Amino acid sequence: MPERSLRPTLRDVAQLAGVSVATASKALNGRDQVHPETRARVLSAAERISFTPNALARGLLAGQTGTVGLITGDLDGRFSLPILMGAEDAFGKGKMSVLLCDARGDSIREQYHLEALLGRRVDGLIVVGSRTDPRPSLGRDLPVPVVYAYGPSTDPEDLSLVPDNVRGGADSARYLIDRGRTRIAHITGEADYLAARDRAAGIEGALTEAGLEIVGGVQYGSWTEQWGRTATARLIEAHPDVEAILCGSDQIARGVLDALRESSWDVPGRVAVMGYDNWEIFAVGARPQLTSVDMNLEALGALAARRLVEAISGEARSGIEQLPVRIVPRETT
Amino acid sequence: MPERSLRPTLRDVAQLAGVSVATASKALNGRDQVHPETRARVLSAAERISFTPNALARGLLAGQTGTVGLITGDLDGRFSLPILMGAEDAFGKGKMSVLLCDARGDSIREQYHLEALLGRRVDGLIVVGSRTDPRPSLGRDLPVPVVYAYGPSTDPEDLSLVPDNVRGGADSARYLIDRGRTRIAHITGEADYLAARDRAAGIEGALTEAGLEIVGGVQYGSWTEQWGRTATARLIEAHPDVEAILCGSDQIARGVLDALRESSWDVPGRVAVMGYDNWEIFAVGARPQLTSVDMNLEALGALAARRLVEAISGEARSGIEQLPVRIVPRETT
DNA sequence: CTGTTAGCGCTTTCAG
DNA sequence: CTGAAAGCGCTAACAG
Repeated sequence: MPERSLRPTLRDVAQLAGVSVATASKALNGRDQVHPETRARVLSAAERISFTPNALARGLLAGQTGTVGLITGDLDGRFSLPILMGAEDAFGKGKMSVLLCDARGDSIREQYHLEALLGRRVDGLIVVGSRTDPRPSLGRDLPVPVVYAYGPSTDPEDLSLVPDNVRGGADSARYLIDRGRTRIAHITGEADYLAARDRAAGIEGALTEAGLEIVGGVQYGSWTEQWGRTATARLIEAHPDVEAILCGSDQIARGVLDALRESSWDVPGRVAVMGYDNWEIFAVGARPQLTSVDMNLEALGALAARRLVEAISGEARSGIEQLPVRIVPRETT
Repeated sequence: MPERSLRPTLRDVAQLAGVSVATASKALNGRDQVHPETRARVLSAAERISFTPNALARGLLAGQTGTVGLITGDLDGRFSLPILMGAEDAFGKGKMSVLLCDARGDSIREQYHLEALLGRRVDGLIVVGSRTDPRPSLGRDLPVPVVYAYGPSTDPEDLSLVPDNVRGGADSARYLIDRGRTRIAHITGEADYLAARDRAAGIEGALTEAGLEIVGGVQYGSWTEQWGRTATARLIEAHPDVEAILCGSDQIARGVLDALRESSWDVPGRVAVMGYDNWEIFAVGARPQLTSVDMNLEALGALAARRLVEAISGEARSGIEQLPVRIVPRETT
């Protein structure tokens, strides 16, 4: 009994069941044209030696590996993770496995990982960006389909999925207007982030539509609590009549709330506050709990997975899909 | 010219270079015994058709796939991610790829993913827990080595890597004592978390050693800002002479700071505060910035990767390795 | 219904 | 130095 390898192979199963490898294969894969009794024998043999089919061998033959590569720019970013989870989840159900790579925002490393993934014959790729600013395409001549999530590709031939931040901004503004606030300010992060500009544009649009304008203008700064505090102190000094503050992120909003409490401004009585990102721990830990805009990133990740599976089976799409965001009301509005 | 498949194979390269597959293989893999000129020809041919060797075929032959599985309990947890990053990074350099699965803390799903990974013939597994409480082993009879990270296995035959929370607690207490604080309180999370109990034990030990005791006793509660606020209000009411508050997490610490500011207690003048986890965004966003204990989770992940590679190459280890944590001083102490 | 045969793409003896 | 041959573990025609 020459134990060629430690792991049992189909041949071992076949031998044990007293059939040929081919029959064993058919039996295990539920092909009809196998005598029930034979199948039972094979199945029990497989069970007995705890046989696990070698997906590699299968993939070699089939030309499909049932794995996809996921290249992310910054794992530690708040955005990659939910997308990753959504994708992992969506794939998981369909028995696809995810090979994960973190390129650390470095295009050399990205290229390197790309090669590794291609070498492992992934059936497709998801590229997750860390910001919504367009990023260079991985290229058109890849042997497998690619879906860009969160950070779109600059190439319109690629398929990209991004949250609709313009509408997110507009919705949040309208949400406040509907609740009777008219003097609305906007404190946000670095202006060189498309996300910041998009949200600001959305807000501006909605306000204009209602015949209003942003109190004090869009205040770009940084995505930090500190900036939220600083900007707020300045804002309430210059515009004591402000009724609502839309923030570019939950972090900023925390700073805003902090500064407001410091100055004993009642939230939401005197001024309403909204965050963005709906980062639970931040939003729920806030006092009062923070109303925020959720970009539905898990859904985005799940959709990316679905789109990729579609693409793998031949349904090509391209362009940028803007995905809806949603407002999560809490106590600050 | 029958294009069997879309992806170029070694045969295509060989054909183009006018050599046999065997020679092409040798040339590409840097085997000696290939004429330099031949090798050059092969290399350029490979380049020309952008040939990527099929890792599956190679793995099938070699019995090693160069992939490892990483099963996590809760991806969204604060702890899995740095570990994942550390591991990914450590593997990345060694050309191993990581297959990621999130079992969502569900053992059925874990089993399912385990089979999928085994089927893909991963060379090893890392299991990342979401808490430091021991968890059931994946089993002893797995065909590949396993390393448990953060959440140790209950089986001492397994190798587990965990942060040394007892020492973390002790170090933080000593850190304060060294700075002249003697009346030290401890507000932490749920008592059913081993992490909470370990840290408390460490603190208690260090204080006892110094002839001190925890002001008001260990205050277990929940891992939330809210609890930090509540507990603090209570604490400073009952023990107005308290000089330092050790917190079970940065989140709790944020609540503590909040409550302290509310009562106009100066930090660190009147009372020092320390967090745990060193969750940057929380710690740095705090006012004043929060001194915290960092569990070095990335290093833990990287070590897990190294240990796994060792185990794959035959160096077996077992038991629980306690990894050092470190204090990150900021403004609250 | 079952077994034989022929590979998937690659590496590795082992003769030339 | 080079190439022919023999598989790694599995599936998919075909014949029996």
